[in-house]
Amino acid sequence: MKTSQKQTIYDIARETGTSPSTVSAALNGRWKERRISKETAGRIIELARRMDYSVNRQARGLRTARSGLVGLILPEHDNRFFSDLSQSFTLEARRRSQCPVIIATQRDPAAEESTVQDLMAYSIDALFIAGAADPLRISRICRSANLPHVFIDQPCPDAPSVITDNEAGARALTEAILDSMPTGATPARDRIILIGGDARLHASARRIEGFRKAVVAHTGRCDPEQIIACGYEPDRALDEMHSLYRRMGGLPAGLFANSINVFEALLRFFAHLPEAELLSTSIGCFDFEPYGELLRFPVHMIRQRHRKLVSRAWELMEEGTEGPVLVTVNPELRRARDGAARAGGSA
Amino acid sequence: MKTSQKQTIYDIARETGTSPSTVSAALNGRWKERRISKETAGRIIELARRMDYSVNRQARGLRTARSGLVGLILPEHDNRFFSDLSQSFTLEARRRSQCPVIIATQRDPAAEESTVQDLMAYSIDALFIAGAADPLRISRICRSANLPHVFIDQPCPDAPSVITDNEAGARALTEAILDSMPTGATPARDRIILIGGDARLHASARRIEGFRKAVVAHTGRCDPEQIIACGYEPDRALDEMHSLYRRMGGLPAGLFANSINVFEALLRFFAHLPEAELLSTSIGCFDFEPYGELLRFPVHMIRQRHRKLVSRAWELMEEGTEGPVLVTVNPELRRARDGAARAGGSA
DNA sequence: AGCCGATGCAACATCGATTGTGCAACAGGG
DNA sequence: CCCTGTTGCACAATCGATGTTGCATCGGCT
Repeated sequence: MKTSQKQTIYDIARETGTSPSTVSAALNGRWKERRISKETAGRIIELARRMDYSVNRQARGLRTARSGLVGLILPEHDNRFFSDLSQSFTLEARRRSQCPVIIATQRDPAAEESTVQDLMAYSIDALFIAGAADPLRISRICRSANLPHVFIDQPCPDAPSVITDNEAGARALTEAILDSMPTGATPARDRIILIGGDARLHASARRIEGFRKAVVAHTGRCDPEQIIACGYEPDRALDEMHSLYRRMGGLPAGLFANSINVFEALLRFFAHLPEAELLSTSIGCFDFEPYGELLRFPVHMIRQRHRKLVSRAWELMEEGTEGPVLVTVNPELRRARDGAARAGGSA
Repeated sequence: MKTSQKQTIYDIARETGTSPSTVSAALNGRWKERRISKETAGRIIELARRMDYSVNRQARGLRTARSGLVGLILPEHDNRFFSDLSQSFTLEARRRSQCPVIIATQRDPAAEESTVQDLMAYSIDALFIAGAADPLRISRICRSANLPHVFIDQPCPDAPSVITDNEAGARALTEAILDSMPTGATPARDRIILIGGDARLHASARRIEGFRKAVVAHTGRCDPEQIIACGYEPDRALDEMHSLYRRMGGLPAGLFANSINVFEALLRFFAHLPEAELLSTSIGCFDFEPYGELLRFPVHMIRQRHRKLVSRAWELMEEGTEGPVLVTVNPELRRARDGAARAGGSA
């Protein structure tokens, strides 16, 4: 089995009594404009198939200055949202016969930068960036290398970006929580509280704004102490939750967790409460986690439409968009199915 | 800003008054054995840094027949275990200055095959395969192209493989479940049941064996009806759970879920039971899911050591292993922290 | 002075594909 | 029969880096 010697167009040329350029033209479907006879092209293509030829992409890439590789940079793989992104990205890339290269950089700006350089050394055709620590810097590098790029789930003031409509999502989530809020809580606890997030960040700011608007529309007002933007650290959120519970003398009637990390902290806190108490509060999480649907109390969740984020990003790329364009995508509200989840209490 | 024209070693050669081959040698640290003076090499390296040169990897790859790319094929990104693998794989690749290319093929044998071909067209230096639908076929392709490859989490009879020690894991998990099994259940329910998995598959078979051994060691016997290998379909598992519950007149004292899917089915079933009843059974899952630790009842879990699986796989690669070698890695038992989780019942 | 072995580097071929150009052979028109 | 187009392809340059070979120059030694 000496089939291991990789075949080249020169081999095919020799076998078919033609020249490499003819073989190349035939295999690329360019035989018509290169005035290769249909019959010759056919012979070449047939032989190539029989010997199972596949082009050397490094050689092609060297000549054409393209590679067929497209990069996606993200913070980490082990995260629901980002792995959903990877999944969608892979599908979209392959639909276009491109090869996806997905690299996680651990939220480390240095790693981000060196990864971008690395990918550029491979002459990737395009770069998608999700959740970079330093978007501007990356954008600048790409721009100076003339590399088309689009940001996903994060706005970059310098480049096309596709992001979730955080405000609309927060509004919808808040309304869902308000809708299912139990009636008859003591006045001290009869309000909805947002916990988590960092008001200085774009995403958080929009979510807070959506929350506020929905609350005002529903209640007529929204007090500052209803918003506890204590960051994304679970431990910090847990602390805040403890003191909130103490201040209010119980759970608030409604709880808006600003991210999955914060939600996890809440779950940890809830582990110490009797189940009945949990059922007396209405909970929402701005993020999606399938396990949320398996809990013994209802949780509304917001799920980003990863599929759509990715496909819109590719569209921007293909349209050759360059400037600072911002496209928003509405997220999906996944209402808790009240019945099933609560049934446990009475079964 | 005309910096967008990518620089080549020819540019550096011109600027430094040297030749391309000299530049290449200098930049690759090979200047000593190429008898380039330290001073010349220094000048070249310095200039390269200043103009921020980076090698064209397609050109290098064409010449050297290597690319610096290493592939990882897996079924899907949106799965805890596989995204953990991706994460570890990325780290290990970058530690070795290789560029990871991770592709999900949706458990589709045709996609797997064409992806392998694709990657080979890029002259990847090595291929890792996790959870392929048709391992033998892939191994054969790689072998005939002389491409070093290793299977992860799946034994291939033709190639080096690194897998989790399913039997040992199952034994440990079973023992943990037995340890925390409540005493005093009615005789009909006082046993441990394994549910899920497909006895025809390697992994399931080993797990069942481990389960059986542990049960026999503990109880003296293990009846066939204690093992319900009904596959991995959640719906199917849910059905089986229902009828088991009916047959036994309640939950068994111990439950061994053979995979995360099955565990999810159990959770769905549990949603209809009062919490007290759940606390009267001891549960284990052969898979890891962080949310399992946030549930209101204790769950023992087995976590595959993705880090170790991946690093052992790289080691096999680097040792140039070729034949059918099977390396096993012990998984980690994550015992439920009884106290915290159960506290909810009494708080 | 003449020979020899380092030393320091330039030239050149090469990897495999793409693409612009050139050139036979043949057909058709005048 | 000559001239002009087509048709059908081969040739050769090129992409950027690597590694082999060869050729000056210089110092030291006899």
